[in-house]
Amino acid sequence: MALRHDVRAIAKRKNLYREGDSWSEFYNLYSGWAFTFRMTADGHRQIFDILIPGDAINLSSLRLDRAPFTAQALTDVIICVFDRHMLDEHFHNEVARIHRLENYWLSALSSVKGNLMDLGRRSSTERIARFLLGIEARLRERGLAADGPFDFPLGHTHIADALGLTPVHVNRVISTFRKDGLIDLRDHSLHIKQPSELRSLSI
Amino acid sequence: MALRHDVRAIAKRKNLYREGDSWSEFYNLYSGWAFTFRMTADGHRQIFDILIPGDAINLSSLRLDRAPFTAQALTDVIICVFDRHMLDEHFHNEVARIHRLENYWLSALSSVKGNLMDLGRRSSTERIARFLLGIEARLRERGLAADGPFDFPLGHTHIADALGLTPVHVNRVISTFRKDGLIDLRDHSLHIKQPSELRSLSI
DNA sequence: CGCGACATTGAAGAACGTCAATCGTCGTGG
DNA sequence: CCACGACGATTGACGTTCTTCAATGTCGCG
Repeated sequence: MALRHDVRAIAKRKNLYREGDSWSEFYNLYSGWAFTFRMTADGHRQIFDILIPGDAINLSSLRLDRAPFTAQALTDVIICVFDRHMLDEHFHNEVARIHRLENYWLSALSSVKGNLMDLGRRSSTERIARFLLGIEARLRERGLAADGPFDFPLGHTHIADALGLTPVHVNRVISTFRKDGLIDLRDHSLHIKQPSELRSLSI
Repeated sequence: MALRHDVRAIAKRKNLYREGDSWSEFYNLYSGWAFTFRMTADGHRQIFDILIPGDAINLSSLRLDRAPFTAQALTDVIICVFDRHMLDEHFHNEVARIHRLENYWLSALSSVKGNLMDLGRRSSTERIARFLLGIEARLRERGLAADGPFDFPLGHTHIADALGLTPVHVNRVISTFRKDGLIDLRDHSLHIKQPSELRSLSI
């Protein structure tokens, strides 16, 4: 692309942007190394990307108004700065269609990154709680679940394999959930009886 | 989309497609549940997606000729089957540009899914070996590394946070790598002295 | 009835985390 | 130029989480 852009230098250990920042620029890493990450509530950092020269730093900026994670320079860094609206104009034709597709990819990507966060930095209890709540939320969005029990065809082994655990351990955790009256998971039906308590377990 | 399509029924526990299968169809899940997964060499399954009605089953088919993972029905399932070339024709305008973007998103997504596989189903030794080799490969692609030492500005803490480990444990693993003569990681420089041995550790 | 798939439970062990102390390096201010 | 302080690497001792192995129970289905 022969697009007009500025260059900018950022010092080692400085943030390029922070999670939640609003941004209107797209960055490409020209020299140096950087990485992206998010923090869990209990202070663990999960890194998502190690960025090396040539990498797009914030692809998400093409579609999002706020940064979904923080980017920090590992070394002194030089970045190329593009105005994201200028990029839009450059892709002037069929913009709407491209945007729809990009949104699709973006949501898929951030969902997987969420899973990565779970596997890297959350306990088995947290992972399972979040998993169950996540499934319920997606079903609700589509009108496939309301308050009360809903269809849940996953076995312990499936949950284990989605979360990097063993079926045996999934069983133990779910047993405690059941004993504490948080959920009712039987046959192939799940009832989240105390959503707020379960949510508080999921951090 | 008012696109012509067939419908197809698949029985519970059957595979919709297998990793490595060549495909020319795009599927959308009409009813029932399914999931996608891959197996590690030592027989662990890692699930990537839990699919519910309305979900795209194999977005990757829009750009890939072979399935990057397996999809299996959790319940009896009905899917809508689209010819992927027909979809291409439908997106006839600006196809080339859209494809370029899609390829970008796709590679980002599969890289994150690879990380997910590592975190869910590989030991710390395997994760770290794969991480180092992966970085080296990306640098090579861009001519930023050849045989011999190369620049490596990541600290133990960064590696830990990328892999869901603690810096202390990363240190111990890397110490054994060093003692075994596999790598030389000092200052901010990495030399993979025995790539094949390291690769064999990474499964 | 018998079989296969999965849930459940117990006991034992391995992998990895936590806490804490020491050491070396580097940048910074005096 | 030197002293100081911050930061990361390293190592040890110990604890916890999760896995592994194994046995038993339960349910649906041919």
